[in-house]
Amino acid sequence: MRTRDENKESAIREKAMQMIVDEGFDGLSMQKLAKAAGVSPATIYIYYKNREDLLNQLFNYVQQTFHEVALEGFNPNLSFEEGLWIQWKNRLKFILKYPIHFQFYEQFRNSPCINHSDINLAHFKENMKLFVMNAIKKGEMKKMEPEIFWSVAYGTLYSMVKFHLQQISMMGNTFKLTEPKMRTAFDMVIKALKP
Amino acid sequence: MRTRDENKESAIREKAMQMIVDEGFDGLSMQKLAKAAGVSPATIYIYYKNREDLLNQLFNYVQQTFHEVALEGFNPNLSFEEGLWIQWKNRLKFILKYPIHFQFYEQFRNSPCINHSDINLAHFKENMKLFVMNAIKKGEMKKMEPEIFWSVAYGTLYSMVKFHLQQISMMGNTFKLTEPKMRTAFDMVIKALKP
DNA sequence: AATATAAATGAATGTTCATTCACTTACAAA
DNA sequence: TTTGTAAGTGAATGAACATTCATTTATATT
Repeated sequence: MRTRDENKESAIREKAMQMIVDEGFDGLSMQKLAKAAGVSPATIYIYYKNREDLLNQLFNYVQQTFHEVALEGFNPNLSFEEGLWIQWKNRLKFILKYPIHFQFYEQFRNSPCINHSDINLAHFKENMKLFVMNAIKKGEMKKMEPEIFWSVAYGTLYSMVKFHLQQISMMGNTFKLTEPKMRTAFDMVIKALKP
Repeated sequence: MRTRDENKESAIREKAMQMIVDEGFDGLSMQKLAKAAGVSPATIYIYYKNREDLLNQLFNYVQQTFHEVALEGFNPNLSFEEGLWIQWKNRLKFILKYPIHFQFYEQFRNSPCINHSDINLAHFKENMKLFVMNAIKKGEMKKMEPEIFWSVAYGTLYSMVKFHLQQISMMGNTFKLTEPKMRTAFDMVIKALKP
């Protein structure tokens, strides 16, 4: 039997995300995608059941790799400050390396009618739960609801990333997110979360 | 001459936002919108040049009202803590009153090919600039880049709002954003921003 | 070398899309 | 009451859409 062409699979995946980031969800048509990926429209349907399945699989793919990268070098017994900082750095690394993937991911998260599958995140969530519980027990962090923790700990980071990627400026000159700037914001976040 | 039917105009506006929030940008078709608004497709083109113009006008409309509400009872000479708290409360009030508008706005902001018109925000930005400058001068806030300030001050709030609206739960039980919870997070943010 | 099989194709299908246009309707001004 | 004009219409148009299918192609196994 004929073998699958891995290049075709990744071409479809990458071009699809590129198109969505460039033109939005309504900018992605199967025929334009096929042309961009150098493939017949029918070939896409070998890899994906239909358009919706394509989008969901892309989302799951990015979600999985993003959270894997976020946990590199991390374990829940690290000190609160060190553990959180590793995650900030890991996330930034991924975002700068795969800005298209991340922007697709964010656009997807802010859209409706979405299969918000959390299966892939079980391991990640388990780690975070332990990490936060430890931090509270050790007195490194105030006790609070997980959504509030998440919003303080990561809302700030994501907002800065959005400024960086979307080149939206607050006062005129564009904002470039560097590690020192990350550190400035991170120190504020740590201060906020301390008991 | 015949007079404009204000009801038609607002029906088109509200149904359009509803459809986008429910089904995403690709879920909005002019014919479906016309039917939902109880109007002929051609009527939409009296109010809006085309589909793109419709989306842009909706965005500008929401952006304008949102920022107007944000500034209610606010002036840049208020103390840093009081001024920021008023804005947090105003924003929450708007979001809870017009969740569809806000979700449309957020979906739009995270999508590309967008006319990010900032004209309406001149007054808002001027106010915020003064407010932040005063706060730094008075020693109520650390000196920092505006994007970092923005991310710490509002990134947290927006993240909590997203948990509330999208009913995405961190640990299983859904998160309901109330004023006491807002206050908890707000106090942390103020602590983070203090010199 | 022959064969079986899944990959890959391009053209075709029926549907839905944004937009237009010839026409009718309501109303303010005369 | 007549009239000018902008609001509002439903049907029509051609383009673009997602998906399918009969067919061809490449390769691993025999």
